[in-house]
Amino acid sequence: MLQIANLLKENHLKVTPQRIAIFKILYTSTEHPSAEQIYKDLQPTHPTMSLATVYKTLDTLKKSGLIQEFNVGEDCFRYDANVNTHPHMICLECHQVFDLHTDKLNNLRDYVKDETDFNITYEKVFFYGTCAECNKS
Amino acid sequence: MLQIANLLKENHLKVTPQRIAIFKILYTSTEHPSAEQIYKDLQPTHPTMSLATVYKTLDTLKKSGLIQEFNVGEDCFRYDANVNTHPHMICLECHQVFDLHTDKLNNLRDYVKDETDFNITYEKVFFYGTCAECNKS
DNA sequence: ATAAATGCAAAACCTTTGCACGCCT
DNA sequence: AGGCGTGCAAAGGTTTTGCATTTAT
Repeated sequence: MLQIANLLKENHLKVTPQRIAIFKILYTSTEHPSAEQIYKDLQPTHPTMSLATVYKTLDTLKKSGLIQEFNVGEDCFRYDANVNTHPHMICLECHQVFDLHTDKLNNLRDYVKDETDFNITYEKVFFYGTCAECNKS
Repeated sequence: MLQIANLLKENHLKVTPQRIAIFKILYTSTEHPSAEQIYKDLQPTHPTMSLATVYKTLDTLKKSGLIQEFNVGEDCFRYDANVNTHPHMICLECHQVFDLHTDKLNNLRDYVKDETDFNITYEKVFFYGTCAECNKS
């Protein structure tokens, strides 16, 4: 909790209960929730928080580089407090999104450096398929 | 034109002027247009076509595997008639989306095969940065 | 002839915006 | 006092849906 407060301060953001709660959800979960999901998750503990605040806070955190936003083909965006470059794996059956912790895809941009005149800043990689749990059935 | 008609027939889709026009836009352009953009592009030649038809047609073509859909972080989806796996490059300044034709990133899933219990079907790769044109200025 | 595609309007949905209020310094 | 964050409601934008009509096979 204190750590999150410090993280916000370091990024020149005001420390509010809402911001701490939203970041904590993203930091402690592995679900890459949407704004709506975050809102629902916080209903029990923060019943007065509005959905607009969730959106505004996500935007603020994103602009400070504390979280990343992406869309895997759904009608909404998902958010991740892990801003290190790492692939996401999307299960086409249960629609869960998983992180892939690997160093096998580091420096991906180096592979294509000679084939483009783009100045690459960062990349996003998504693997689609079926997860272990869904493969069982 | 005839080729597109055959392509539709081969996929058990009815051949309509709207479908041909929409697929042709995607097939001949490199812009990865959104539904709205396709609609506007077709206004001069197909003034009676509705935006709903564009959306329905894109959904049909997508389900038949003739086009692919993706979201690079905007508030809408973009479409591509090139369904081969290939990276997309997004310019953070002019917001254009380019194809990268390379074979350097083939078999990307093989790199991570041993690090996941996912059954990978396909992948999407996005490089973000600045394009050659925007780098000049 | 039949089934499907189109066009229009309305609805649904996610996200943003405007504004008043409250909080903290 | 002042600036910023929050909450509410309304608006904005994209996408989907229902239904009558038209079209393709």
